[in-house]
Amino acid sequence: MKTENKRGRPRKFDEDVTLDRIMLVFWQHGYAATSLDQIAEATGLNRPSLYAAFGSKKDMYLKVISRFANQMHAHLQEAGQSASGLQPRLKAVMAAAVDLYCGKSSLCNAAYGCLAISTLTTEVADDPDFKTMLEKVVQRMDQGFADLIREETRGTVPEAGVRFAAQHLSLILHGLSVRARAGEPPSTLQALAELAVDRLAPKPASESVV
Amino acid sequence: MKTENKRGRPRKFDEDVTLDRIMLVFWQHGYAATSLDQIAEATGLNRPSLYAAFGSKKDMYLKVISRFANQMHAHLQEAGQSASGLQPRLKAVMAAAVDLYCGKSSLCNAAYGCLAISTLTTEVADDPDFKTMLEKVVQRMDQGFADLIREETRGTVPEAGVRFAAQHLSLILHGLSVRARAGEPPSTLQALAELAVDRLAPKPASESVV
DNA sequence: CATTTTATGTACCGTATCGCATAAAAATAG
DNA sequence: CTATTTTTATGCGATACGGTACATAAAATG
Repeated sequence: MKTENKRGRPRKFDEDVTLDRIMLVFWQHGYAATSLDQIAEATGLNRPSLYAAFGSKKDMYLKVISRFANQMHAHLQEAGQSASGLQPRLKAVMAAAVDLYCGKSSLCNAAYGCLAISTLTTEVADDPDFKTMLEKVVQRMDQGFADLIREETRGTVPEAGVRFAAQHLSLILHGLSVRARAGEPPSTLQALAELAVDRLAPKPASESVV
Repeated sequence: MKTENKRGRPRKFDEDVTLDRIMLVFWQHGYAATSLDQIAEATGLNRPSLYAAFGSKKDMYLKVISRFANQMHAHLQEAGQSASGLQPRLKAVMAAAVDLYCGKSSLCNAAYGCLAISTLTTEVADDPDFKTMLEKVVQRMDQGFADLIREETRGTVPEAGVRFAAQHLSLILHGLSVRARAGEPPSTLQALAELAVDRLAPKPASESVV
């Protein structure tokens, strides 16, 4: 059933590969500073082909953000299942995120931070669709952390506390994304991420950093 | 010595007021999505006047960012001196920042987050001048926190610990800026800010949130 | 009053933008 | 082979962009 034998002229490009290339362009330049010509050049397609396949520039951007959110989610979830125990799992997730933000992932090899935080944040004040998308992305990050915490604490923590802690961790990730794009070395970011997890759920609840 | 009696035709506008208006335009739309026509309309000036007074669009933006950083710094420093003790002072600073991010300040009445974090972050991957500026802004935030902590702990904490804690608090602010622009209610952000300070320097080092 | 200096306002230049209209190319259906 | 369907390619058109010449206007100096 692979050969569906569709009628017309077959496509010369793979939709997913192309979307990944478009993603990189937006990731680097942001939405407003990216032109369709840049996308055309990066993908090897012409504007009409792009338009036919993915719609307008805005459509492309939203598709790419959505795709990124899915890949990110899968990536972090996988990292979170590579360890056991609340803090180790959280640390694994944070470490994977920092790696991604610093360009150490299959998605991107430059320290551009999180695609959504780095580029979508700027646009939300002008376009409600973008604002809705950013809200969704943030909520999804919150939810991911909340699910993990809930799973590991098994009802020993009130729901409000779980969500609050999740928001806090998600907040840390946003900050790490910003600092990654600002050029902070990965080692510093990893240390900050680790500190955040330690401070959120202090094991011995002992020595203060300050 | 106030009347310097300069030669030519006097200006019809106040430079500082105009810069504040330009700031608002960039704050809302970001750098790339802002046109000189928008700035001209917001300030009531024509492009030639703008160009003569502030230089190119990029010059204007950098001037505005610099100005914002100064005002922000003064604003937070003032807040930090309204209380005494490490944690109360830190909380006062964080609360003032959140207010500003949420549009509760004289600078801006919309929840646009931090001007630098919200708009400059996007641009840094394309322009080294912008990247340098963002680094400076971040470092200045770090330094502000470090100074405060150093002052309050008076040598009881190693310098590395001070700087690390400062980076952590600065990181929290970046995250709060992102979430403010994403539409998170101020009450949530204030609670998250307070949690961050509590967790950084736990007084009784007691109950964990999760 | 004439000159000099600075600021303003109109109008313009070359370029780049997005989106589309139109036509060529490729593959299947009958 | 002819007709049909779908994708690719060229290029147009209207608009918007950043930046600037040039002429005008206003104030201070001599």
